[in-house]
Amino acid sequence: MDAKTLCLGVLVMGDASGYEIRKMFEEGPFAHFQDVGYGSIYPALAKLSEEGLIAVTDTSGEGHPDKKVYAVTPAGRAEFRQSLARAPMQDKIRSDAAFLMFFAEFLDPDHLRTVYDDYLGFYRARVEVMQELDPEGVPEGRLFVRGLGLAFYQAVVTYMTENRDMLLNAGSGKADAAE
Amino acid sequence: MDAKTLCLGVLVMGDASGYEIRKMFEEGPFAHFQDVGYGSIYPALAKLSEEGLIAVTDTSGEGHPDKKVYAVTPAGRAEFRQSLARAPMQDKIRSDAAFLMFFAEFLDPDHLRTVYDDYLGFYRARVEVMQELDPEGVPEGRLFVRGLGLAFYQAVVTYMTENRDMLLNAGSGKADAAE
DNA sequence: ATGAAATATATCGGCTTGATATAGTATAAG
DNA sequence: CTTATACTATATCAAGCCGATATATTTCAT
Repeated sequence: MDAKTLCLGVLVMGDASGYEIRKMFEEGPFAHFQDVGYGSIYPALAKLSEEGLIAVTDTSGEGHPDKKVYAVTPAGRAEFRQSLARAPMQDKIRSDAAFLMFFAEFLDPDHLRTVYDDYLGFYRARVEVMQELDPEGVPEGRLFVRGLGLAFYQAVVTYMTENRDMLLNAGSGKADAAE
Repeated sequence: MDAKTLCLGVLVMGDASGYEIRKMFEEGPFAHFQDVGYGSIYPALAKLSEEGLIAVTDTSGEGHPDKKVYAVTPAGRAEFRQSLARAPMQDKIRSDAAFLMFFAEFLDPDHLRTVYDDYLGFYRARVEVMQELDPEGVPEGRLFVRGLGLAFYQAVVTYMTENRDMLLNAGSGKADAAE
């Protein structure tokens, strides 16, 4: 999914600035399955403006820092719909922690335990945060995706907890012997 | 994790060519949690060679297309170990399918059902493939990571199956009414 | 013998990533 | 009241990655 479509996705839910769009991916509803930074957002908003898919309202000098609020146009709405239809859909998972644990024999046991603890702690925290969310008035598609994310996090926590010893016993430094 | 470290990771398990490294991420043991393409692999191998971290053996004219087999040097092994220690570890999940399903109201019901079926089918297939793997002689770190991947895939399949109606009922096209 | 599929290396434009620069505003502490 | 800290906000840039493409040989089934 390219930055333009991600921005449109936020804007069809309501007007927003570049900064506000970023927050949606940093801590908001998209944080669990998409990401996009300022380096992509601002150029994307510029292009979308050029193409007439969004409209800008510059709200400078109104008691806050210069702020540009973007609103999606009817053409933008149509384009968003078409982008969704065009989209491929293979998930991309990039887990450096999994790569590390794969090479458990290469790590010293202390480091391995730290990696394990941090990783598990991170996912435990995610589960807790997501469980507190109030589903009041949230459309079903969004509820479904939230539940999917939660199911994923819970599966990781459960597996990590049940198989702690399998991983930590692997870090006995046998890899040094090679060659 | 940068391309250089990923290449080193493959090479510490055994000598390989660029093409063979790619296959490890396309269908091999890393396919479930990392990815790297030719556009990153060949430049990475060139740099690693320059730095003396890997050694090349050109095996042209031996009954197969030109082939360069790379082997990690002791310096490369040390560098790999240090890269692992340096690595951050926040997982990055990029799911276009989840983004689509989040906007279920914007999709027409047929398309939504297709997305659902494809997505579920894909993960079901993954589960089946992974369950067939033989754990004979595989180090514990790798077993652990394989189990983690399997747990994740199974959680997705279970959740998707149990909550099918929640998603598909959402595609009633109410989004058209807006504005 | 023909064509399709697999093996193999390499490059390139476009895009993303992560860091950095800049600057105004809010707020709590001293 | 002034200082420091955090937050809001836009923007850019180098480095690196991604996906597509070009090229060529070998293997294998038809």
